[in-house]
Amino acid sequence: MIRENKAFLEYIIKLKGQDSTHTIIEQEASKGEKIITQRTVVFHVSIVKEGLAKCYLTEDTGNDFIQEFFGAGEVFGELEIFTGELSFCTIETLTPMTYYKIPKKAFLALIQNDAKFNSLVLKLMASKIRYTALRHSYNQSHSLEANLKRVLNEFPDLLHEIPKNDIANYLGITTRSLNRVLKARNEFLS
Amino acid sequence: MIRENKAFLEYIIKLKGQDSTHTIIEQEASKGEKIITQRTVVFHVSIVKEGLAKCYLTEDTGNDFIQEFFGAGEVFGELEIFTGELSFCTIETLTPMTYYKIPKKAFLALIQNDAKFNSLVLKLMASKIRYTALRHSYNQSHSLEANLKRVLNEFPDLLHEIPKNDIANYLGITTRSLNRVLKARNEFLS
DNA sequence: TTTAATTGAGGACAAATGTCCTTTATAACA
DNA sequence: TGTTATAAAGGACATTTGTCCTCAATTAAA
Repeated sequence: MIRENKAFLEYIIKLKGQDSTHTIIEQEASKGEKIITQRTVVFHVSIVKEGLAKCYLTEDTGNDFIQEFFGAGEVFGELEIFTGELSFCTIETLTPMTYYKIPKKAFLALIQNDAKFNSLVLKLMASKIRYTALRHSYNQSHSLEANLKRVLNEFPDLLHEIPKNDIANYLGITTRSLNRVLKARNEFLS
Repeated sequence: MIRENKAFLEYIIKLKGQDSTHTIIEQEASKGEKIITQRTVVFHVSIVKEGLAKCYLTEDTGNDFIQEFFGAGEVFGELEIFTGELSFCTIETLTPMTYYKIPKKAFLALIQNDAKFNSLVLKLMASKIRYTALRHSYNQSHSLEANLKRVLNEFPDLLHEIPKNDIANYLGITTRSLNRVLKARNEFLS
């Protein structure tokens, strides 16, 4: 749901402190800005410093499917550097955001020369795979109600932080269905 | 669907050739054997040499959700080495299988000391993330019929290679629904 | 303020999918 | 060769979810 990676963020800040050649750039984005666009070339790896973004794929049907929400420390653009393919998703901010950018070359140099950095990247990717697998498995074999309960349990404030349409697109349902479940839930709680 | 990684398999075979201390072990499994069990400690990274396995999660509902099918060159057990957590899925063979096993320590040593190996692992994980994201996005925003058409297009022989129940569990549906769509499809084709 | 644009709620009906069961086919085994 | 498992096929009905609308509430713009 809202993914964070404080350990990685700290490491990047430390690197930036030592970085005399200024390869790590701090950047700002306003709300609603697309930092990466689906099916385009990716030149940088980015790390969220502050703010919230959605990572989503737009299908030929016109539907958006939200992969994850990215908070502090989350990394994007790294996959494309490794696979050499175009971006498979769009990164769009939900709030104003500051983030760090590392050019492809510098990122690959860090992978080669900084064992700690390399290990953090391996770990972060492993954890993306694990998290996604658990999520989709759960979602497939549980009811909408259970899925919603699960995310609201982990993020009680979600409905205030993220537009309903985005929550629905994350769960792979329509807003109509989301509203139906929310209503049933409220009636039950009262 | 059926994932393969020939480049990695070749590299492992090359390593095994040079491996005087015999840390890379070749192993056999019969059909239906569980090589890794969900929620247990993982001691080795494994690479499929020959055969087919399913990678699945069992939910508290009793449902199995199939993450992927693994063919030649596919790697499993690596995520748990990096995250330090228990296995989140079960690996069970669908055919007799031969595979290579690398102990955790030796695997981490390769990551540290063999840049080419490290780069192959980064690439393989990036590609798992990408593939899974594309798959779930597609599946969420298309009809069952379209989803089935997509996999049958990529793997025309699928219905003969893999039991229907497994295909259904991969698509996140019941066999009843799968049969319904297959029937409609056959009627249309004839 | 008024007007337009965006977001949220929900009714009514249609379509997709699941549940439960029964029957047949096929493979494995004593 | 008969007997028991296991996989496949599909009927009937219930439930879930989507589609298409309409309307209200909120926010942004004129």
